Amino acid sequence: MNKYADIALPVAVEKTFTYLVPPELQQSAAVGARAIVPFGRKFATGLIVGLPATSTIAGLRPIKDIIDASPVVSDELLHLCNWISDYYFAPLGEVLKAAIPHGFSSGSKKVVQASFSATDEAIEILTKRTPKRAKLLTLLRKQGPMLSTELQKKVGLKNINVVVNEMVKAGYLKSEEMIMRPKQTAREKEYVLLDKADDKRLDVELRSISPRKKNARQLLTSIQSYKEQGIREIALTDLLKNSRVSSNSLAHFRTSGLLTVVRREVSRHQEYGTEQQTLNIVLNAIQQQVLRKLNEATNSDVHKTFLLHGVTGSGKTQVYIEAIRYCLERGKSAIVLVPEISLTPQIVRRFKSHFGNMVGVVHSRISAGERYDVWRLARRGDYRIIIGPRSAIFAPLSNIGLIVVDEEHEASYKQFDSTPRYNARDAAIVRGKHINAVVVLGSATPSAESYYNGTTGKYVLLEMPERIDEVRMPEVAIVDMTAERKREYNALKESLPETRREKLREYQQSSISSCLRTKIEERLNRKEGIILLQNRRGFAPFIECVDCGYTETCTNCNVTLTYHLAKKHLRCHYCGLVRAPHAQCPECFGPNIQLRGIGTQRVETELATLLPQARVLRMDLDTTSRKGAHDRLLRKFGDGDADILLGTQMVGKGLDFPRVTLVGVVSADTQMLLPDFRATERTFQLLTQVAGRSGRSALQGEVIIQTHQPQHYALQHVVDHDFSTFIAQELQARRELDYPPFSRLVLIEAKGKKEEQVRQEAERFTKLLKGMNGAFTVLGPSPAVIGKIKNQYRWHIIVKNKKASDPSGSHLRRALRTALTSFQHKAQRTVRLIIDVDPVGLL
DNA sequence: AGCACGCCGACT
DNA sequence: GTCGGCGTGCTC
Repeated sequence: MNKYADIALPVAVEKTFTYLVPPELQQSAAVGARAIVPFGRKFATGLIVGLPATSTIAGLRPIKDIIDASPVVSDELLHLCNWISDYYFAPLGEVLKAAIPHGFSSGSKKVVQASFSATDEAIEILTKRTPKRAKLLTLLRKQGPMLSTELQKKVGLKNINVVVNEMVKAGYLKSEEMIMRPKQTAREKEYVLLDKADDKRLDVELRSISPRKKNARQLLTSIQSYKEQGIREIALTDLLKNSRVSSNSLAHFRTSGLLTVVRREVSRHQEYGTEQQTLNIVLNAIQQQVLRKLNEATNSDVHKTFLLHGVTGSGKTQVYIEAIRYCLERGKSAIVLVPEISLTPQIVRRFKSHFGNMVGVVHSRISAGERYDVWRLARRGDYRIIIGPRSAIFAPLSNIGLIVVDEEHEASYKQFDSTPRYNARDAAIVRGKHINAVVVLGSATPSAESYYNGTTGKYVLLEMPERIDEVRMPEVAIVDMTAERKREYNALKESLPETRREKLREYQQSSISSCLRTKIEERLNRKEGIILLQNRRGFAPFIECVDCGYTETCTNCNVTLTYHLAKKHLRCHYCGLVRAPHAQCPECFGPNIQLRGIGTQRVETELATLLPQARVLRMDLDTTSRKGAHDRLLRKFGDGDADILLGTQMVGKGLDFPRVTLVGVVSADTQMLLPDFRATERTFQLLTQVAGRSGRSALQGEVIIQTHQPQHYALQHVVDHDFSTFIAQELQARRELDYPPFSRLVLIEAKGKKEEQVRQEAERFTKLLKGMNGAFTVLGPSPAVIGKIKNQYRWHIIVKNKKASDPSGSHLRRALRTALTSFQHKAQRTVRLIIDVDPVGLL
């Protein structure tokens, strides 16, 4: 029996804490079980990650309680979390917190109550000097014990704990840490077992029943009819609802033994329904060839990573489904990672129709209870397939045979805004390696990194170059908006009389070219579907004074404010600041303030004037924030209740609407011009993906891309559907500049409220790193492209090292760790350092 | 990350 | 005195 336990706690400290295991808990103490421990002045929940026999640390405190009867994190999952912790510079406790839904949420809260010495006289005395303390005492005496946070709100004190602690010392109050445990109970439901209800008895009962007992009669009749339909059990609530009786009518039959009712745990999981049309799909020759390769690997029980490069509409999903089926037949389970944005009910339905209730689905919109249920059922083995975004890589399945990462190039696999800053795609490969599982990365537009790995033999490259059912690739054409602009401008100039020529100053190009407009009209007449992409929400992304060039910017962030039409206000897309636009320029007091640039709302209004007959659905963050809105919009469009689906990048992901024959890209330039080495790749990917939405049936699809850079190679290769030439050019550029996949990047961000301090600390860390003379390059420090977000100044340091000289990156990580340790000796806490390994953007 | 402690300045 | 606002050290 071990007397000690190492526990990972969800705090920003890179170490575990050792505790004593009291005798009564020694039976249940196990690696992978959660424990409640005293931590500082509070209680916290952590995970037992080791049970050492000895310890040299003095003054150890005992574990308070152990939550789980058996481990909730397997050794294998712990192994993965340890890798993430090490590779991405995240404390193990924080990684585990991301891995276990609400697993560490139970901590403790301070409960305060008045003590006996809080007499009327005492309050009387306090009232004179400190009315707030008197109010606090009166409140507690009247309402009894309460949480200190609650007290803080009611009394209106800023730092309640300081005050409470002083009053405890003075003897007026008593305070105690109370352990809060979240309700993680499974939901139960009652079922009536119909096949246990004897037919003869039912019949007898029904005939002998008094005719006045209408409800009872009604109930028995519906039970009979259910039985005739071959239904063997029914949820009690459903039975009552369908036969329109109350539970009173049922009670009698329950006690008489005619009806058997059992309580059973149910999942809170929502229904998705099924779709039949994909059930009998037969794979074509290419698909079968790919499937065979995957199945061979599954059979061999040796880890292998495949890169499945299949053009849009080549039937990748069906290959995943068949590969999973093979896995299940061999008693294994599978994880399917999908970008959040393409985890549509459409795709879930598809998996559900094939695998029924063996599939558990997680996504960001499900409730805490549902999330817990999915996790619990996966752990219990009821679910054999988990489908979900990023965090689903932590699914507690056992005996995993296959991990699918769909749309592997998607940036959303990388968590960029909070620790652990991990990439689920890369974590998937690592998990696969640990457990000898097959990993499939699938995409129509693989990332440069993965494609490079596919060509060098690190991954096995599988190609599906053709669409299924001989559907042709859409025809893609580019519209040069600069030429279009000239034409429009000249036409306007001609039409205006000499005296009104000054009006030209306010000329703003229409977001829709005459070419695109004609094509849209064609489709409207033919009643075919249209998708329009404009990857910017709001009406106008910036507001400018025509006379002096002043632009409206956010006071908290270094970005321009976007004008939103519905609320007629300006909004910051980084911090959420909302304010009214100026009526005149605050700098030069000129009246000519103009809404510049194109957002989805502007396209929507332009469409309304240009083509009033068209029914337009706008789909962006602003129209899909409500639960179920996303699905509703898509369904409406799919049913043909709208002609045009207009939206941001979310219209480009994984949608499959056979009636769409035209895709229009309003402006291809929004992403391409960003100062980020992946900007070109992103543009190519987004355009190829959205182009693939066009012509997914016998109808020939067409794509119109509007741009000011018609010659750009990213666009040219979207036109000729030539991924390999594009990626060759892109890789060449990356090689010349030593960017991934030829190097590894670590982005270090210094962040804080005081600009000067941030700069100084960034410089101090840079010097430290440079002084190490490691086999890596240190770039910077320099102010981030967006120099301030939410009133926090940002400086960046980029560390680059060639993969050839340090393939695993362990050298670089060791160096960084050393630098970090010596840096933190005299670090100011007012400036935070954020380490982002393999960053997904450098803004 | 919380949380306490200590120091300073504003207020009364 | 009391409060609020920081900066800093510590948590087995």
